[in-house]
Amino acid sequence: MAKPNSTLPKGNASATTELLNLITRIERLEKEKKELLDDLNDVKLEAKGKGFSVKAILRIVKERAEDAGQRAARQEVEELTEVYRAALGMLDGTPLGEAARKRLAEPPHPAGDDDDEPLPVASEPVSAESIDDARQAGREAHASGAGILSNPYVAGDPRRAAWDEGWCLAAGSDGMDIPKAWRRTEKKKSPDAPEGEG
Amino acid sequence: MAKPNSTLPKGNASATTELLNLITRIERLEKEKKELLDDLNDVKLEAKGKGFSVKAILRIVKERAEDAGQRAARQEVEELTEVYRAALGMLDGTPLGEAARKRLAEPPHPAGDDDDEPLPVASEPVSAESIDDARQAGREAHASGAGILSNPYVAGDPRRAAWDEGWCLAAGSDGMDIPKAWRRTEKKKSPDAPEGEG
Amino acid sequence: MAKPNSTLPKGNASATTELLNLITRIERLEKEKKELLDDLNDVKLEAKGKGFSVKAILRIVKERAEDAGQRAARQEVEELTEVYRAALGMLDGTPLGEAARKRLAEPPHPAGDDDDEPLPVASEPVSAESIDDARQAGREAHASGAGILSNPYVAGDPRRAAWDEGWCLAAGSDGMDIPKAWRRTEKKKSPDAPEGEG
Amino acid sequence: MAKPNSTLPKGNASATTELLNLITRIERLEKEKKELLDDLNDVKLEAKGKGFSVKAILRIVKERAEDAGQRAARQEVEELTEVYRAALGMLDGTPLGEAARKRLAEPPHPAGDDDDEPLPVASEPVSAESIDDARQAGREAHASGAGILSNPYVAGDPRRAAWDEGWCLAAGSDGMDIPKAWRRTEKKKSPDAPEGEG
DNA sequence: AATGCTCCAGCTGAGC
DNA sequence: GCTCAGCTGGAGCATT
Repeated sequence: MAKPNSTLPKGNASATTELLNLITRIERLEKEKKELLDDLNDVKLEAKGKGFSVKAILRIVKERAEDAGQRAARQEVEELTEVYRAALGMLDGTPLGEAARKRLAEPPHPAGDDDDEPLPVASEPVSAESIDDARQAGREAHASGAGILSNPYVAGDPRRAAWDEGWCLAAGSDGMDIPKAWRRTEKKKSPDAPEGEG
Repeated sequence: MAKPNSTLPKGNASATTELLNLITRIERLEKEKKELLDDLNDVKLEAKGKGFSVKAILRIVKERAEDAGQRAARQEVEELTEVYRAALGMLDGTPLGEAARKRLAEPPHPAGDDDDEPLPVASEPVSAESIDDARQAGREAHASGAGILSNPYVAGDPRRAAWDEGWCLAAGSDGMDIPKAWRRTEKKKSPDAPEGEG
Repeated sequence: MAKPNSTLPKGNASATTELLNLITRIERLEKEKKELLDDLNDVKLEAKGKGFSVKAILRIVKERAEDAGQRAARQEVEELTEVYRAALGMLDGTPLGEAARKRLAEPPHPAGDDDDEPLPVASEPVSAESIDDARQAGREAHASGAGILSNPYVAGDPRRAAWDEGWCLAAGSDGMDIPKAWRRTEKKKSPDAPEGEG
Repeated sequence: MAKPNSTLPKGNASATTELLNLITRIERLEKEKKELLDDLNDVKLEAKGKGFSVKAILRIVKERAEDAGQRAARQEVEELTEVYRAALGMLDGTPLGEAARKRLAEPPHPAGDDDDEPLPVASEPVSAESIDDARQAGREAHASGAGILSNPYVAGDPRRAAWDEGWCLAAGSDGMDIPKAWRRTEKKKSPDAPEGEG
C-alpha cells in the first residue's frame, strides 16, 4: 500500500497530476483569451482613432449576431420605449419610428367609426425593384450634392429607408475620409487626429 | 460565544469598538438597502403583471434621470448607430430617425454643386401653438378611431411628433386597461404561436 | 413641456396614469437607494480614513450575514484551495489551516498500517472553561506586553484560537488608536494623515 | 438582403469599407473568443466531473497569475480579515494563520516590560535542507499511513508547512483516484441510490 | 475634476 | 421548480 515517495511516481494520472494538468490547461486558455482581448482592444482603439463611435460599432456587431428571437425582443423593447415616451410627452420633437408606428397600427382601427383619414402612407405594396431604384436614387442624390433631407419618399413608404441607405452608403464611399457627421464628438482631446490612420 | 465588548477596559472608543461600530452601521445600511431593493422589485413585478415592459420602463426612468451631457452622449450613439446601419444596408425598412437625419444634414451641403433638391421638409419654423394644435389633433384623431398611420404631418415637421404624442396619450387614456400594443409579448406563457405574421 | 396628465379624461387609472405612477414610484425608490448608497459610502470612507481595510470589513460583514449553508460552502472552497495549494507546493511557508487539516483528517487513518504517530494534538475534548481561560490568558498576555507569538497552545488545540481572540481583543482595546498591525498599507498617498480622524 | 459592398465605387478604403472592415475583424475576434470560452468551460466541466472544486481551482489559477504587488495586497486583506475576526471573537475555533500572526508580531513587543514569555516558536532560521527534509518526512508519513494531524512541527516553524506539502502531495499521488477529502461536496446529486423518497 | 477601467452585485436565460 | 452559469449595468478606483 505504501507508495514510492519520490514525487510523481507514475506516468499514470494521480490526483496531483490531474490537478496540475487541469490548472495548466486553464492557464493556457486564459493566456490565449487575454491575447484575444488585447487584439480586440486594439481594433477598438483603431476604430476610435479613426473617429468612429466604438459604442455604436459594438451595437451593430451585437445586432448582426442576434437571432430572430433576440432581434424581436430587442425591437419590442425599443418600440415600447418609444410608445411609453410618446404617452408621457417625452418625444421631444422626434416622431415615432416606423416600427413603433406599425406596432400601434397593428389592430388597424379598434373602433372603425370614422373613415375620413388622410392616410398618406403608401399602403400598396412596393415592388423590390422600386426599392432598389430608391436606393440607387439615394446614391445619386448624394453624388449630386443633395442633402439627406431631400429624401422624396414620405414616412411609411419602404422606399424611404432604401433611399436613406443609398444616400448614406454614397456618403461613406465618398472620399477617403470619414464624414464629419459619422464622427463621434471628441470628449477632450484636441480635434486633430490622435494618430495617423493608415 | 465570546462577548467581545463585555470587557472593554475603557468606555472610550477603542479600535475594537470602532470596528464593531462601523460593521454594525454597515449592516444596518445593508439591511435597509435590501428592503429597498425588494420594494423596487415589487414595483417591477407589478409593472410586469400589468403587461408593461419593465425594460422599457427602466429605460424611460434612466432617460428622465440623465443630465444634458449624458443625454447628448446617448443620443449621439443612437444616431451614429443608425447612420452606420444605413451605410451597411441594415436599415431593414426603417428609415433614419429624425435625429440622425438632422445630424447628417448639419453641414447642409458638403458639396454644393447642385441645387435642384425637392426639399419636402417644412423648414420654416413652426409656432408653438401649431404644435399644441397638432398634439390636440392627434388626441382627437384617436378619439375618433383613426389609426396612428393617419398622422398627416410629413417627416421632418415637428408637428408630426406632437401629433404622435397626442394620439398615444389618448390611446393610453382610452380605457381602463392597457392597450394591446403597449403590452410586452409574454415570453413563454403564450398560448398560441407568438410568430405567424408573414 | 408637455403636460401629459393634464388632460386625462378619467380620474380612473388609465394606462398612461398607471405608467406614470409606476415610473414615479421607481424614481422615488431609486432616489432613496442612491441616498442609501451614499450613506454606505460615507461609512466606508470613514473606515478607510481611520486606517481600516474596507475590503476586510466588507468580508467580515458578508461572513456575518451568511447562513449555515453558505458558510459551509465558502469554507469548503477555502479548505480545498488550501489542500490544492499544498499538493502543488504553493503553501509558501504557511501551514494548512485548522479547518483544512480537519478535513484531511476526517477519514482518520485511510490505511492503518502504522500506529507510531506522535499525535501531538490535544485530542481529548477541552472544556469550555478552559477555553475561556485561554481567552483570558491571551488578554492578559497582551496586557503584560507579550507578543502574539507567545500563544502557548499547540496547533490543533481549540484554546489556541481562544487565546488569539483574547490577545487581539486586548490589542484592539488597548489605546485610543488603531494598532499599526491593523492598518491597511496606504496605496499611494504619502504616509501623513490625509484627514484627521476623530 | 442588401449587399452593401457590392456597389462600392472605389476599391480604396472609403469610410463604409473601413467600417465594414472593422466590424468584420471584431466579429472574427468575437467568434474566436466564444470558441475559447467554450473550451474553457469544457475544462471546468471536466474538473467538476472529476470531483474537483472548480472555484478552488480558479482561485489557485488566479493566485498563480498575480504579481508581487497583487499578492501582497490580497494577503494583506486576508490577514486583516483574520485580525478583525479575532478581535470580534469570530475565530470559531480556527486560530490565526501564520501570516496574520507574523503581521501582529512585526512590532515585536510594543511595550517590552515583560520578558517571561514562553516563546515556543522556532525563531532561529531553519535551513533549506531541514525544510526539504520536513517535506520528505511528510511524504513518508503519508506513505506509512499517518494522518495529517501527525505533523510534528509546532506552529510557527516553517517546516510545518513543508511537512504539510509533502503529506498532501503524497496523498494526491497515492492512488488513481481523487481522495475523498479533496472532493467538493455534491450540491444535489447524491451519488448513491436516491432511496427514501415518497 | 473628469474619464476610462475594473470589479462586483444583480438580473436573465438555460438546464436538471 | 430551483439552481447555476453568463451577462449587463453600476460603483469604486486609479489616472491625467
